[in-house]
Amino acid sequence: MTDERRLQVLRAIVGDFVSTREPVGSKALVDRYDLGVSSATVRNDMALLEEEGYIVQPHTSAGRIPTDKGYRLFVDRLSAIRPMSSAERRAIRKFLDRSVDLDNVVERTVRLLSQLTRQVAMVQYPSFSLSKVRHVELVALGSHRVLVVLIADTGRVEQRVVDVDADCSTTVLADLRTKLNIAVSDREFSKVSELTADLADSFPSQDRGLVRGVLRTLVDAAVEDEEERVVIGGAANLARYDHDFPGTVHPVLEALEEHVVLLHLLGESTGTDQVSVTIGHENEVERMGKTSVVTMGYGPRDSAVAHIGVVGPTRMDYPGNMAAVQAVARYLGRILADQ
Amino acid sequence: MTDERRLQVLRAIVGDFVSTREPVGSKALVDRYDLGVSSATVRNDMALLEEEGYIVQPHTSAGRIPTDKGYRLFVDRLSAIRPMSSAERRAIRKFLDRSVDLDNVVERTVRLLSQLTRQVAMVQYPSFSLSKVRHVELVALGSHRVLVVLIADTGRVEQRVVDVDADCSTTVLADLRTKLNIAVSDREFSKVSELTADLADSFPSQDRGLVRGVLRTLVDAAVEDEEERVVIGGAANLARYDHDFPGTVHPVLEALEEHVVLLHLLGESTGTDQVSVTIGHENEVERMGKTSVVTMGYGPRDSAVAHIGVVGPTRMDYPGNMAAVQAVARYLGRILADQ
DNA sequence: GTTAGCACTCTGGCCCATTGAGTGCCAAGT
DNA sequence: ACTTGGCACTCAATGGGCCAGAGTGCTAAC
Repeated sequence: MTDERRLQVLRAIVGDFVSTREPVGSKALVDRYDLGVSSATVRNDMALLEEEGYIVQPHTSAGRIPTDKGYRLFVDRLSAIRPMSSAERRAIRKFLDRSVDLDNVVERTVRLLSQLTRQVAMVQYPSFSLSKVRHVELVALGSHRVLVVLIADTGRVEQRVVDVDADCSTTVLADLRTKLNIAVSDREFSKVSELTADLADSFPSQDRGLVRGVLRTLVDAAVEDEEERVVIGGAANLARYDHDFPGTVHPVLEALEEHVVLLHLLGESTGTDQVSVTIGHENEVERMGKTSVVTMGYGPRDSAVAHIGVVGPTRMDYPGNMAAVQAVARYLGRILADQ
Repeated sequence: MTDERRLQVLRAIVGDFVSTREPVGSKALVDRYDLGVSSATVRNDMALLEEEGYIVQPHTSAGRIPTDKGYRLFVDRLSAIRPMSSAERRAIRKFLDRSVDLDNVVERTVRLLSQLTRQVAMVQYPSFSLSKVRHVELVALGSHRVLVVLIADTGRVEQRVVDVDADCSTTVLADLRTKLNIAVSDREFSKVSELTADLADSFPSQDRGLVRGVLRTLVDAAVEDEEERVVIGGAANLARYDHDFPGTVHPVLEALEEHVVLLHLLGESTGTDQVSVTIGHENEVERMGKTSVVTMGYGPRDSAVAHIGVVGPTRMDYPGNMAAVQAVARYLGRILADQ
């Protein structure tokens, strides 16, 4: 059937262009992929595909390259997520299995993902706002300064220094620590605010400044966007494709240094069930209009507590990258569940 | 005097080349800098400078550019560290003054330094091995897992998860915490090992596994190179100068992602009294043979507890970058002293 | 609906001449 | 002993002209 073959042609064009990085013509196509028809026929199909906006010619006497719309169709309908090779599975296991620390896990993950995909990798720490409190620890750093250590059930540990106006005696601090942990342990971070609303009342008035100060950081930790942490790796991979699109590296690298942008990129995906792909101009971040982003949520259960992903040129190996992101996200989730 | 003028010519060549990025000829030199002599004389001087290896011609009919040796002479004898403008001083104050958290300070510093110099900035966290213990906190994460939180007098906080084979009851942990802090508080991290040598003996034998596990991480923290942390920023600045030297970005970016390399670069400098400059091939890291590194130690007192620095092309504004690194390092030291 | 054939359109590479920046050297000047 | 003007020389860069080759669209035949 005609329509079917046109899609096959598009698939072949995408495949060829991704690997050769050069516009692909009708001749090359029938040579490398056996479509069972002649180049003239392919030419007709290509003319139609161009009319519909799936491919374009950089200039008259050149072959075709896929448009963002073409990649979109390819990702949605023409490609299966390529299963990981056993070598890749082994690599993932080896990289991630023997890690205790969450910091460790995240660091290894970002390196693994960037090596697997040869793109820039992003890994977000599990959100406090989506996890539960495991423990809160308080340490006096001086007479007016307290270190608050937050520990989530995801294994994430974050510390913050609080300046308090009141004197913080060790005994008050110990008392607060006990009461606080009774109140919030094993509860959602997002509920901390209501759970501790009347905690200050049980303290003598001169200690309430201290209590409120500590509570505020605790609450802020779950609400503020500031508290989101994300790590990137493999930035060197960006430089590899500067030769194709000179001048694109600078803006992208710049964007990737802004955590807000990263979180925005990662935020577009939602569940833990499916990889999400954003292609070229679909991206809301203007400067990233020529890059694609593959992301996926991860978490110990079905709901995502954070996201991981990779960024690369629109001309990327979608099936491969999608597979890698998916596999790594699932492993990550499993590790989190084991904690 | 003749010799003196030759050096002036070299200074002018460096200055011109750094700002224009183009080989500089005798004509341009007498036009832009008033050396009081004709271009023919300058040509003679340049011939001599080339003979001595301070400058070279990229090709016969081009102007001269400084060699690494030329930059070295420039840095050592021909340039003063340019004082910071008041705007820059203000920027530094504004950036760093209102920070409590060390994480915060480091993050701001790396951003500040990369903006001031328009180069890639590196900031190392204060070494544990060069600072004192302020407090050690222990939190049970489960029956066989303990979170150890190390707090140094520099404000650096680091946490590590320890798997222990023994059961860790809360009471034992509390006991250990007290004894440990009595033993090591206010003492050098490097002395922790000897200070805690016989600590395990005071515990019943079934708890010693736990004690030893905790002690081991504590000791490791001060010894292992792994524990050194370093942050980079402004990597996008690298891409700016790819157009001059295409293909240099990739290896450098790659090197900068390896913390070992970063520490090596930073490690070359020593005291808090003086900026250190490494130029081109002087660099021991092969891949960085075409970049220069400007570093300086910082610390609350005269001795350095860590280093900061910038990396850029050998053709960089040395006086400016040296000034920025020095100014920021001193501010950092002051902030650390205030903690 | 497919295919062979053909005329047409571009880009990229190549050669070549020209231009101009920059040099080295020499002989004359101070 | 240094400085300088002058001059011949070298070589990268620029731009035009030309050719080859890739790739297309169209048409006519199957």
